[in-house]
Amino acid sequence: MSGSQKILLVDDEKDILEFLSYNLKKESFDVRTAINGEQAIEEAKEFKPDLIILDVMMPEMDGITTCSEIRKISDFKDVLILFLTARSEEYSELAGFEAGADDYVTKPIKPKLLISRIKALLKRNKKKDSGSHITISDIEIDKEKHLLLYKKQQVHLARKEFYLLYYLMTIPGRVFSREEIISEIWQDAVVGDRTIDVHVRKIREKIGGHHIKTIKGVGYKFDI
Amino acid sequence: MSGSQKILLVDDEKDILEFLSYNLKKESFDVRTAINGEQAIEEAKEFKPDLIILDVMMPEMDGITTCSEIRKISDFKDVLILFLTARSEEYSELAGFEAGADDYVTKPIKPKLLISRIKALLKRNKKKDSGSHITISDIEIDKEKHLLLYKKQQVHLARKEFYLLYYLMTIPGRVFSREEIISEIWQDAVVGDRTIDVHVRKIREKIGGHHIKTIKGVGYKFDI
DNA sequence: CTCTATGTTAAGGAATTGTTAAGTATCGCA
DNA sequence: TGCGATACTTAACAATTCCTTAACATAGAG
Repeated sequence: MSGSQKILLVDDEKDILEFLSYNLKKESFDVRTAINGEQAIEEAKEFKPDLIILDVMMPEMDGITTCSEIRKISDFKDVLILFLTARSEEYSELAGFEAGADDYVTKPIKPKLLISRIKALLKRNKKKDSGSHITISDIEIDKEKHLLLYKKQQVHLARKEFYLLYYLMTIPGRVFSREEIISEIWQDAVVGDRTIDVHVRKIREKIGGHHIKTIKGVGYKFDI
Repeated sequence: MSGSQKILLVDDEKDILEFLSYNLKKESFDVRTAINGEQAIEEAKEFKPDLIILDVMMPEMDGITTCSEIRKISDFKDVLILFLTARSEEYSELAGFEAGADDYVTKPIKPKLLISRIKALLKRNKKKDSGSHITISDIEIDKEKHLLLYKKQQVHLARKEFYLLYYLMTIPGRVFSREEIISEIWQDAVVGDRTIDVHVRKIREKIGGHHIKTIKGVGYKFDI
């Protein structure tokens, strides 16, 4: 068995802390909690978690500030950070990622979804070893820098396009179903049937048509 | 494909039952309804639904209690349960998940959203198989990558062909009856007698005739 | 030999995806 | 805060691929 992964849970609402804590422990994670940003930083220093789950909306120090503070500590340059956000919050998703978040999940929280995200994050992180940088044949993509090089040339992708391509590239060759893609890129939003196609088309336009393959009736995959 | 997944709809308001029933049937789900918790449990025992949609707010036995009761029945340990909640009832979210809900949707209900949630739930639940890579003599098949190699050459199979071959390869040498094949690949859909043969023919065309053997009067099997 | 299960073929309809353009939403900047 | 620009989504339609059927052929058991 893999030594249980450590998760630090930060939220100002005790109910949520308890609820999530319960669910995460059930999945045999090693969980600790904090009820504000300062406590979170203290706890992190001692606990050295693999993943920190931060509520964006917190009194005093909000999640984004806390995230930035944590990233300043050299020990935590590479710790995974996941945000919890209310959908209504006029919070810019981008601000979160700029502060160094690795993922986010919207409230109200569905435990199963959260856990699957967490597992995906931890797994991805282990594999990549501190690099959000993937290079495959003539494509080079860097999530942190939000940068894509195609044949050594910098190419601009819009945000959704970028995340979509990045997601497919996390496991090259594997087919991702439309549903998987939607739940990764759009979370719970309901989007029309042709939306993915349009984004795929735009990506293909920019990096050549052969990299993203359509498996009719199944999904899309990234291929060399 | 999604032929007739069974859904049991439970709400004390007849209007809502009718409205949802109509929308779900339009998506070709097999729908039954109940107007209270007790009836729901009775109906569930007989109907054996794949998914139960429960209104949280109901007179007498509320949704959460009903959910707990259902979970106590061993047949329904794994049935999917989705809650309908009014937005004001914030408490129900946590209590609901603790009672064993798999998801919930807030009222007022948008049919499109509800249906996409339902489909996601049903699909996620079906996905359990993991060992997706099989190699036998000159055939290599990878379900995740939706990839078939025949003599090291990539060969394209359409979806049904692929699933059919994959299914036969899960237990090489074992004979699968036509009924088994149909219920695996076509679920509840009704297809003509020659449909399987046509797919088998196409597979044989692509990977050589000797791999899939016909056992007359019994079925097909994959052989080395 | 006969009868039944299976093989073969091609065609049309079904289902899925691609493409385009236009309408909204959102963002960055002044 | 407002404006121009960019990004995102949708809808309508086209293109493509897939699936099924029907009609007929063939093989093999008895």
